[in-house]
Amino acid sequence: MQLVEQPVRSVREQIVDTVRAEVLAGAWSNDEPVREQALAKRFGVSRGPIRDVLQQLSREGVLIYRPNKGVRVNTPPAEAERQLLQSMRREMEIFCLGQCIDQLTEADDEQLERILAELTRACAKGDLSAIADCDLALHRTLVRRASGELEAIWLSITSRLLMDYSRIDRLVEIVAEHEAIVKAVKNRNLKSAQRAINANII
Amino acid sequence: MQLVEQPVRSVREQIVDTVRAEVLAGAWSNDEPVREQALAKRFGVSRGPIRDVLQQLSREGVLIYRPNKGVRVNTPPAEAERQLLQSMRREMEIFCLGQCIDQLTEADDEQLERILAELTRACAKGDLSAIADCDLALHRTLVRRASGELEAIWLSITSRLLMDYSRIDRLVEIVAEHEAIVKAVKNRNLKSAQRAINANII
DNA sequence: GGATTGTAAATTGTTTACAATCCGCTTGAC
DNA sequence: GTCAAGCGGATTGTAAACAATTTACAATCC
Repeated sequence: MQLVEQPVRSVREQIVDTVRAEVLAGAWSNDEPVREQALAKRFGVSRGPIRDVLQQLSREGVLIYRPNKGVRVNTPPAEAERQLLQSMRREMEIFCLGQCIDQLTEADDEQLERILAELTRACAKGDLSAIADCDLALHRTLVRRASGELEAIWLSITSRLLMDYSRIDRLVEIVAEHEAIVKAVKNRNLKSAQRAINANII
Repeated sequence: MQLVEQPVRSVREQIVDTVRAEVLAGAWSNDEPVREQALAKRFGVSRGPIRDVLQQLSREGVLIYRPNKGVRVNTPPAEAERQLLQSMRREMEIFCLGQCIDQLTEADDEQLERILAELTRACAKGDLSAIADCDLALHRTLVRRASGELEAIWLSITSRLLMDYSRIDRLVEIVAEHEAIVKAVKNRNLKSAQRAINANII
């Protein structure tokens, strides 16, 4: 399913999103290094594009890069840093909601509903990778509508915050919280949507 | 002069810093695209590393990338975005000062003094590229001391804010403001340093 | 004349080949 | 037995060749 809609989605971006979702879901160990060749073989491309993917994910904070030694899965931020990032994420999403809510189309609403449906299904199945992907995709859609420029910054903040996504144990709440967000957004109720976002970012 | 100290400074990072400083100083037009081969020739490397550099600067917001069409110099953020980024930058630098000020060494002080001296010289000569480089390097040093993780995020925020650095007309104030920062930091006076940072970020 | 299609040059995207570096292991001296 | 030097495989870093796409311009059609 295409969670982050985009006319032309380059191969690299697809791989980036796939790998990120898997890492956030805790599918990868952070003890053993990520091998370029293994990924290249898996995705059916050569090492070049894979290196681009690993570089991008390193800048996002999902992976960590050390010269001549490749990349590993990064560790979640320390508590103080986490609070700072949390605060910045809130500030960004509140801002982006205000920017985009009045110019959203019905197509956007449908997109959000699709992601929400997929999220619900993933939660029912307990598919952590899909849950992480959907959670990120829903917020990301709103941020992107506000500003493509801010999207990259937002991703590098939020990815780090979700580094210990695999520890989540409140599957039911996740669905409810995102339902509240989508509902408020569809009603174009800014205040209500911002409250819902605030409640979701914890 | 080595403004951003680092034991092993890869070729790519050097090129990144050089290109960024030039773009921020307004040395590059934003109408004509940046050609990979021209840069490769200039820095004496092949297109591979150059592509990495352009990708990184695109994620920082200095350049803007469009599939199959290469990169161009990005435009400064709109006013609303600018204010958001400004606020986030403040929040980060204030936080980072608090984190790092008690663990700074004399070597760090000397590093700051070196950058300050270079900044003074650059301002006297009106060398915009060097001024941009020094301004960024001074703040960056403090951020890096607090957290290498936060450095990448901070860069992608601050680079965008400095996109119209070439318009600065207050060369004298720039020196004075940074002198105040360095002085307060050397005295390990957190409150005073945070005030100085706040006054500098406008 | 204006619009459209075809073609060639330029540029980006990808692959492949090669050089440099790292890591585990053996080997040998002490 | 312990430790260091060095060898060999594996992995990353770089360069160069190849494929795909875009762009500009010329030829053709209406």
